[in-house]
Amino acid sequence: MLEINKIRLNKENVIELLKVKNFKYAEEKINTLLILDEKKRQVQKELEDIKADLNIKSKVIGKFMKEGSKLEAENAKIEVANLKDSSKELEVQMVEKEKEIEDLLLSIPNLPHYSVPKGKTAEDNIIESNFGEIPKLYDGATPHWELCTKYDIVDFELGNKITGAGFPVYKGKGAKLQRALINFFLDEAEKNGFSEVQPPLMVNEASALATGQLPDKEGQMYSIPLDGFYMIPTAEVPITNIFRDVIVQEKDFPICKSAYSQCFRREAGSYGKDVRGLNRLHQFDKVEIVCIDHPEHSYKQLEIMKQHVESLLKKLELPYRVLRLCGGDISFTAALTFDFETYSAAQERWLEVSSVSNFETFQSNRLKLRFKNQEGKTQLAHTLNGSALALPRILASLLENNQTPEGIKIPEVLVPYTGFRLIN
RNA sequence: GGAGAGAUGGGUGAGUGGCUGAAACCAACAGUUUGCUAAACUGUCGUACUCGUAAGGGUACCGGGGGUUCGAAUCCCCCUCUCUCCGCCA
Repeated sequence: MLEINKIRLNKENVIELLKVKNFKYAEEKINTLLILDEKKRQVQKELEDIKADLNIKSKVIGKFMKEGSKLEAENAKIEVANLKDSSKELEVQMVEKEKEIEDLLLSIPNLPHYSVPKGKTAEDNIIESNFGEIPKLYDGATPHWELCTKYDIVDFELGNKITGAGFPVYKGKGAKLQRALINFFLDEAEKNGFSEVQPPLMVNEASALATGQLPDKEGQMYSIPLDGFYMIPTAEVPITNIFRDVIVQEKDFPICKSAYSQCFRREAGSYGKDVRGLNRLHQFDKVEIVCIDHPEHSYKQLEIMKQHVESLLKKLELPYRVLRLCGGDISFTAALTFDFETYSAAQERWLEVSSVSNFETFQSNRLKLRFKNQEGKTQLAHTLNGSALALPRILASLLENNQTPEGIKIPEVLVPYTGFRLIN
């Protein structure tokens, strides 16, 4: 959620930036917002003046009562009753205005960083860098879903039976490979200064609201209505909520956390080749990294997070590319996002395996995540997060790219974790 | 799941209707002094919104929401959470 004060001060600038995000009706919405804000403050002033008056008069009544001046007290009570009526009316107006303002604010996306390119779709994203060779596969090479069956390492049919589509069962070396990847990612994160947490996989409504899953993305989460909980779509939700309503110490910056969790997404509306095999699942594993930092250093931190993700992909020997997302493709909440895609050689397509973003104060405003700055004033901190990494598509790329007639080769860095070099 | 107790500022904790935005102590911060890795003393020390060029005002907040009252941290109702005991259980 954007800060209303900043919109008030930089109206034209805000409108321009919203246009980069292809936000429709930017001008109209901002204008409406500012008019509402102006009115709200008028009402607020009026209301608070009346309340101040009420507070004083109530104290006077108290004095009369003590002195035993019953008549004066009764008269004052009548006077106060009138004031109360008008304050009630204003109070209703006030609540209405605040609600309208909040609803409007919630519908406005984050402002893009100045470096975000203009553009409408994923086609307009900028390829920042390319790393690694695209492997040439042997003649009998097949997509990962066939490899999974061939070597009996991921069983989609069995998952269908137990739960439904998108809930595969990992078996044998497949299950071990999952465990290896998780441990590898966690160890690497720790080496790079991210301290590990193991958060709950369900969150309450307040948490889902604070990170923006609610109200608009409710349909993307699995929910447990009986208890009012939601299955997390990403560990970002519980980790970021560690810092909800918290004032952190400036000296603790940057605060860096990592967490492994399973993620649950309903993925309503997905279809076709996007959901084939491991490409898109309802339940999947991911190691997430989250950072909290000073506004002046957050972009430097974003760079550090990017490097961390790149180092993982390099160590796994996967060909990848880094995309700077354009205004049209960047998420509602992010100011700047880099996507990482690995090449999946049998499908002959790039798969998104990580997304690293700076949210600036967009999340922290809702979270009320602040720090005391050097003047001793509380100020919103910047939040950043990224996947490091999501497993299924990494697995897909590994299986496809490393297949040989003899079997699937395990990258060298993973061998200490798997205990085997070949799936055959 | 059953029975009981509780939730106050960074922490401990006082406060049962007006003098309480909240005592006291601790921690923290700033300063003074003493010549010694520290003590003593003095001062500062919640958050948000809002009015004002500023100085300085105002409003709200004592787990969350609602109610009673001229007036609520304090009384009533609902919810959440914590603790103790019992039951059940990985």
